[in-house]
Amino acid sequence: MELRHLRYFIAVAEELSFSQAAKRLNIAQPPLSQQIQDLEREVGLQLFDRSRRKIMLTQSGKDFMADARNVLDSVAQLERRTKMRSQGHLGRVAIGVNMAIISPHFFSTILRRFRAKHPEIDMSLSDYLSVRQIEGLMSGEIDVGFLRLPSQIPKLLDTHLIKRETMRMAVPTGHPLARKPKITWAELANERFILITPDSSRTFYDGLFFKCRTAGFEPKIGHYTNNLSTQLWMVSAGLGVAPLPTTPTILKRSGVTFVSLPADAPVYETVMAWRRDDHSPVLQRFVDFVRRGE
Amino acid sequence: MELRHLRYFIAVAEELSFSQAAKRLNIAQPPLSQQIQDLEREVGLQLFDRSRRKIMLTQSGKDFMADARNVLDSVAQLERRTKMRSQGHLGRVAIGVNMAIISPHFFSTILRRFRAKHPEIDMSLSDYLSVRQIEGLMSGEIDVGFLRLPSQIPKLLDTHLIKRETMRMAVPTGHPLARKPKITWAELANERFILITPDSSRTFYDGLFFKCRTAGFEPKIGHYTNNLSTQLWMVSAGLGVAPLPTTPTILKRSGVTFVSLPADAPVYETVMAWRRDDHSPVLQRFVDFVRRGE
DNA sequence: TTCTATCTATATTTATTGAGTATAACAGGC
DNA sequence: GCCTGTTATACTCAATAAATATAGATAGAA
Repeated sequence: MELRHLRYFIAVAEELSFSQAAKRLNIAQPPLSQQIQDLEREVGLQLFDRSRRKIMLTQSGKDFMADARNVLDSVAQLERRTKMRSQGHLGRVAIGVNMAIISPHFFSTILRRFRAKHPEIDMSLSDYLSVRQIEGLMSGEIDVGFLRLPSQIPKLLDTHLIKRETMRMAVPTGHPLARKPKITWAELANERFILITPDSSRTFYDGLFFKCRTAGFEPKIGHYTNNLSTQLWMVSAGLGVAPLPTTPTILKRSGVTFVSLPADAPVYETVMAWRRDDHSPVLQRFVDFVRRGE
Repeated sequence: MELRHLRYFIAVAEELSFSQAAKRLNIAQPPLSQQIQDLEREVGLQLFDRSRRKIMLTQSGKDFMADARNVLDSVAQLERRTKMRSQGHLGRVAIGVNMAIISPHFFSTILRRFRAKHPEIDMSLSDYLSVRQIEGLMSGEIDVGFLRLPSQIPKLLDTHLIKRETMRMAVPTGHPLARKPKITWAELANERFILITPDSSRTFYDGLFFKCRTAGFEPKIGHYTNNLSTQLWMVSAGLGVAPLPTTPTILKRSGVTFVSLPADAPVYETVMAWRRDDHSPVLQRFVDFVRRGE
């Protein structure tokens, strides 16, 4: 049994005429009679009473029609929902976000506005580190991620720039370097670095270390910590200097001064990333939405 | 879109392999790939992620699968119910019955037992006069009727004999005829007949009138009434004689005596009747059930 | 009744398309 | 690198849905 049989049957049952139904279906009458006969043979029921001029549904036919309508209704629903999905109006998008990097205000605004525009799209949210997000994107665990770009990004990912930052150095306010508006790499040779634990943002420091070595010295690690607040506290206590991206500058701390690095300081890009080969219409909607800055 | 597309899709989605699914479907792999591609093109969604060795469902694919399953479930239900209908285990039978003729005990026993054996079959019941039932059978209003056979029955009907009765005459107990065990037609020449209103059972008297005229007299109508009880009461009151089929004899009445008519008295057959060309499996079940006297 | 108009069924042909065969392209394991 | 297992592509074949022509049947009109 195929949907064709049911569609044809319903047409005949509604028109109560093979020839009229054939017109409605844009086919000739003989194949329609054939298909209905095939259907009757297959289900083992006489669906129409053709004994008189005007054909009629048998009781079996009436009963069958109710069930057949039920099938066609579920097909109609499938088609409706499928169409919405293909246009990205219905579906689900799994979003990864590194909350340490993305401004909560910026992000919650996106979510709120997108939800308002596409109430039929479910959004799931996961707070992941940037590298973890890239794994998640590749494995399909998330559809789109907000993350800081590591040195090398898989070619399979497409990105949209959210924010571009250069590295600055947080130094204790009383420190000699704090007085200079701009410092050179060589001036950092004797400083101890206070860093965020390497497993969480290893790539962030790669560029810095490279510059230090190019300037002729091996960077000295003072301490590791696992969050920004502690890091700045340690700087203010004079335990060392901390390399930071531009943005956290807003977190003014007494006892901490931010100084600029040379022009060739590493640049860090916060991006929205997604799999280039993921053509999910819902994802496209979401990506376009963020890109256009709605 | 046809059911084939959905069946193929579900197979691939469950096996997560085109080649395995093709085996399960007993077709070759290339046409399966083709059909899935056709489906993806038609719905405008990429349903599978074929980028790696092991194919995966996309999110759209997972969502689509839920709706597709829904369709196939409703098809399965259609097929299940259709099969039951074709075997006469599910459906509906509209029964007509002339309660003035059929013994309530006999009839209710049939209904009760049939319901017990086929709980999925709905029975609708209508109390109709015999001629009305024949109209109902021809128009499809009822599927089967329990009725008294009129002189001529449409050739389109098939029947099963329930009861065979000859005509008797109810006479007042004090009447001269009441003393005879058997009377002749001529002896009725001066009697007045008390009859049931003609529109309800005209045919019942046709045979009697014919015999009277053959015996050389025109039957005299005394009164009309519309039910058996009144008819018998009028006989006991001496207002006339009443022709009745054998069965109501059980209704013993004081003042009424039943006397036999000549051997050529009209015979009346109470039958179950149905349209010969009605092949409804449910009707067949019902007819067979009654025929076998279950 | 017989004729006619209209409808469905049957017979046969045509066209579509689903399925099969052969093979290429590709990914992953060795 | 090669080998294996998998999917996609190209092409052919076969099944079948649809079209055409026509016969059969039925109800209404003459």
